[in-house]
Amino acid sequence: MMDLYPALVDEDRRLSGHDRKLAQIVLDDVDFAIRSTIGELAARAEVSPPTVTRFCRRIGCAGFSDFKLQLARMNYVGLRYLRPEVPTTSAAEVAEDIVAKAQNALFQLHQQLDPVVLDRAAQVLRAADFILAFGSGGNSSMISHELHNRLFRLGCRIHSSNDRSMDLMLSAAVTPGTVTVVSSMTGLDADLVRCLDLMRQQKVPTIALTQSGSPVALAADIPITIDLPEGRNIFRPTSTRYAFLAAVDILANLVAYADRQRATVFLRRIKEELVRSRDGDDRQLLGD
Amino acid sequence: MMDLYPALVDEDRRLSGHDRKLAQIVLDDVDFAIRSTIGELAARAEVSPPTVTRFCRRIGCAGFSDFKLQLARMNYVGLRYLRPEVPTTSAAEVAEDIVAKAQNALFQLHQQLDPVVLDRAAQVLRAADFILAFGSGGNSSMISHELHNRLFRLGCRIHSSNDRSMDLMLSAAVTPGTVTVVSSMTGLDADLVRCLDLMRQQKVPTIALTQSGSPVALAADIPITIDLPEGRNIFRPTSTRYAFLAAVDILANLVAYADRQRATVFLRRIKEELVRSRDGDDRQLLGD
DNA sequence: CAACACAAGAAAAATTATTACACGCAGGCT
DNA sequence: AGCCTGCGTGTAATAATTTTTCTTGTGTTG
Repeated sequence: MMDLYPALVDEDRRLSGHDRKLAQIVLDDVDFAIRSTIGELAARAEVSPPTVTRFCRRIGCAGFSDFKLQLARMNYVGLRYLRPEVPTTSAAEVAEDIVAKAQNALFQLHQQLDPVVLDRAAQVLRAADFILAFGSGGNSSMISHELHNRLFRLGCRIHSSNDRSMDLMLSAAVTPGTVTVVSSMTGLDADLVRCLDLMRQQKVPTIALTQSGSPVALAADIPITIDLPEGRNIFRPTSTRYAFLAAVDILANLVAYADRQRATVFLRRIKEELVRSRDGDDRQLLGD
Repeated sequence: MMDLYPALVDEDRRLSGHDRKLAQIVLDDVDFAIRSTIGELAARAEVSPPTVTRFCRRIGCAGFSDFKLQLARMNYVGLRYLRPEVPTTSAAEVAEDIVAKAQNALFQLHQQLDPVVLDRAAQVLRAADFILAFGSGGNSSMISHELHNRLFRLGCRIHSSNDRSMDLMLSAAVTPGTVTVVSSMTGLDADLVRCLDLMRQQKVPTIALTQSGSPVALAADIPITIDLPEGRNIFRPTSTRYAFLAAVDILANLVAYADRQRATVFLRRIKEELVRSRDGDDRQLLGD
């Protein structure tokens, strides 16, 4: 169930000769590729059918039918995004592109998540007396904010910080009973690694949302790893944020379910306060 | 495209006998249907292969292969969401549910967006001397933060505020050349409406990300409306956030494309600074 | 009760994909 | 240099899958 897209664009030039030609033809006209038989596709690429089968195998499919199936899947999600070189500029194109990439990021997140790890993280969070959430630099700071936003509602005592200097001081001052969650999309934040080391010295459990194998992931007790392909478009800061956000979402839900009663109490209280302070419409969201 | 689903659920009972049985089997296990051959599916339904072919034709496909293709497409986003809601508690279930809902929110956003409005909003933003971004209460505050995070990188002068009292003061003190973006998921925030009214008095253009027809939408010059069904699960603050986030994403991209050169300059500078301050790995994201 | 419409299966046919095998070519090794 | 080896390719044979054709059975209607 691998994603075809990276294999097709073949950034690292692993495909050769006819395979590259085939990939190009498929990318140029996905609908054709989906509808055609192996013979038709082979003819368009001026190769033999077996070459097409082999091509499908090389890019990770079981065969040509499987290839078409996967292509159909991918295509539905909005395959306009298979044209990286052609800069999309119209509003409709940009919208389609971003939505497709976001959905794709969520899809890949879902593939990568390990329920066991998530459960463990949720349990640790649930048991914490106090939670620290670290994340700096736009994207990860959004994540740590969001963790705060979600967990305080469940009755968790939590502080979120986006300030690397503060993070270090907070880490130096942690006390048992604390649990720390850090977020780093690259996993290369050296300060964050230092924080995690300090935590470990104090036996404070740490959860990291980050790339697998990265320094941050290695320094954390419970790494929740999310690996997504880098975007090449510098105007677009990757759709990784959607995946991270979903990870927080899932985590917060699991924490809520771990003690449903307690969570309900707090959520009700918050909701009542919101309804009171606004015009009494109780369809209100929990915090706009 | 998506009309396979209605045909399968067969609300108006147009299918009969074996066809209904086949539809049920397919809906029960879409993955099986996608993977299996016509023979296997026929066996599971205890019918003959030709019956399956005829079934596919009746519900609007060209044949069994086409049916599988369409099914694969549908299965990616649409169908999971349409399943009856069961209380989910296991980590895997929660993850699946949240991812599906988020993808669906993005899907619906995509359908609702009006490219013309987006373009107009982007142009107004691009022309602004100064941008104010308002949004309070967890979700919308994330959105206004994100607007800041995305637009300052493009060279926009922008301030984001999550403080209703400050919003009002800022609104009272706006000067021509300013453009304001507000976010409210419910659209019921009275203070925000007041802010928008103040802006209008000063002829400051206003853009609102909110529900259509809501007071906030009505008070804004350029309402970018996003209507998503309310979730009933109080533990889950709707997946609307993903949609709003994507809207910001799209908007920021359009602003960037409106003056690509300028945007590139700023993004490069930011990137260089990031690379310098870290370990020189230039695959770094733009702001973790 | 016959005539008809319809649905279903069996078997044959057609289509489509895969495998087996042989050839050719480039790069490395003796 | 000459030879082996590995890789990619096409042809032809094979296998698989799907569709068509033909036949039978069932239920409805005049």
